[in-house]
Amino acid sequence: MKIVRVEKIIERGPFAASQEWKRIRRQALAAIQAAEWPVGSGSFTVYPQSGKKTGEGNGVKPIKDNVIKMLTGGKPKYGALIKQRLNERNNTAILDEWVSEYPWPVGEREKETGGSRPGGMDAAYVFREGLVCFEWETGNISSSHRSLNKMCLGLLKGRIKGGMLVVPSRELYRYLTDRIGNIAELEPYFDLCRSISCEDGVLDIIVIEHDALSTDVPKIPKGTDGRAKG
Amino acid sequence: MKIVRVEKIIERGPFAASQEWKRIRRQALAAIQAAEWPVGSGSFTVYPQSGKKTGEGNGVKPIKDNVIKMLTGGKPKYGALIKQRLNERNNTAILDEWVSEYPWPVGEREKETGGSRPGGMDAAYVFREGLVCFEWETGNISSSHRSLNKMCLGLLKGRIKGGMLVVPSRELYRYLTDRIGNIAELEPYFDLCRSISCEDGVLDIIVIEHDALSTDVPKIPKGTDGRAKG
DNA sequence: TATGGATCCATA
DNA sequence: TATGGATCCATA
Repeated sequence: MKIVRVEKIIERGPFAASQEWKRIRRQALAAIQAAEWPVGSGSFTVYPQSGKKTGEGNGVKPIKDNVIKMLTGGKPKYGALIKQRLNERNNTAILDEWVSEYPWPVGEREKETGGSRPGGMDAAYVFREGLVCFEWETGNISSSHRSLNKMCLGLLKGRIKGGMLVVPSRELYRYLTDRIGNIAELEPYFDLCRSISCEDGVLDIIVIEHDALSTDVPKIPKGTDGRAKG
Repeated sequence: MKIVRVEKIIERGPFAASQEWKRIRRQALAAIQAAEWPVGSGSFTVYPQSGKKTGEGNGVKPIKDNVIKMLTGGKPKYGALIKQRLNERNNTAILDEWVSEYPWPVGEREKETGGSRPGGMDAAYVFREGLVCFEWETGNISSSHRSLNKMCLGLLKGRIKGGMLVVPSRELYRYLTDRIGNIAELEPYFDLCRSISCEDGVLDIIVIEHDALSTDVPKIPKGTDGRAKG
């Protein structure tokens, strides 16, 4: 898969200048670039049919799953990983590594019940100084706003050191489910993100695109969510 | 309809202290409080069925339409209004009044085609010093994030003087379409809004709730009623 | 085509 | 129940 643009919305302070961040970003970009369709083909080829009508075009879910797997080395999700390490050798520290479904340290309400915190970052890099959050945005464009807000809030409150949001280019968007997050519609809000008070942190928007178009590949399957009849 | 809370997220500078703003807010709150279900009943009564499953509970669209009509006095939408006044007496000024579907002065991309700017504020109060934007949020909670971002961007860029966002309480949310915008899920982000750089402007979140529950009233129709996909 | 929805899904 | 998502809709 092609990365057509990396928009560095926020790049401030020591962390932005650190080798650690450069390495984390390099790892993330590499995992994205390794994404394939069809899986195993060595390239990302999309069936060129508009995704705006029922059952037509390409779904979005399968694209993401393999990238997260690539990034985390196929490890269990955060919750399961914690348990596994406790069992194995009484060493629960998750450090200097990527993990999926890391619980968000901001943006959730306090539960009266003290309940769990469902949902998490698609992936996070955990290191001594903090967290870098990685979100592969495959929801509605409005969902990308929430994602961006979460990262900005995390930076504002100092709960994360960095955020990376992956969104389709407007070209790729054409072939995916209608109203998926895309760079064109997010761009006007970059100034809003830039205006937040944060002296040490980074925020990248990473724009992805297919390598090629071909009617010889299968369409990426859609699910039965939303208004789909299934 | 009950207003259970008015959260004054941003209240800064001369405009926040002005009589004009107080009057504008009073008008908006009055229009909201006048909302009825069933229409004409003098109260807002909801059929107490969870809206989380297909075809069950209450839709959200009809609630909003009457409030906007109340606020704008049933005038045509912005585009049609401009044309009407041109025809009538060559006086196109829209001033010191509420109008629906006012085009957003931020957040849209420049169209290469110079094309139109579809979509608009649900309503806007237009006055000499600027605009107050009124959004009655009935979309997905993620859509509320976009709405909030739009208002914050408008305030940041000085394109609007005020924003008002209407959202259901968590109590009312239970009976509406699944995942509708609601106060509980927006609240953690208030700090983010507060942090924007704006020296003269206001931002209110208005929380609404039904007056009563009763199985004697019809459910508020969902959008797929009478459609092929319903 | 472009934009703001409106609705239901999957999973913890 | 709670949350992030995925899918199609209505209208300009």
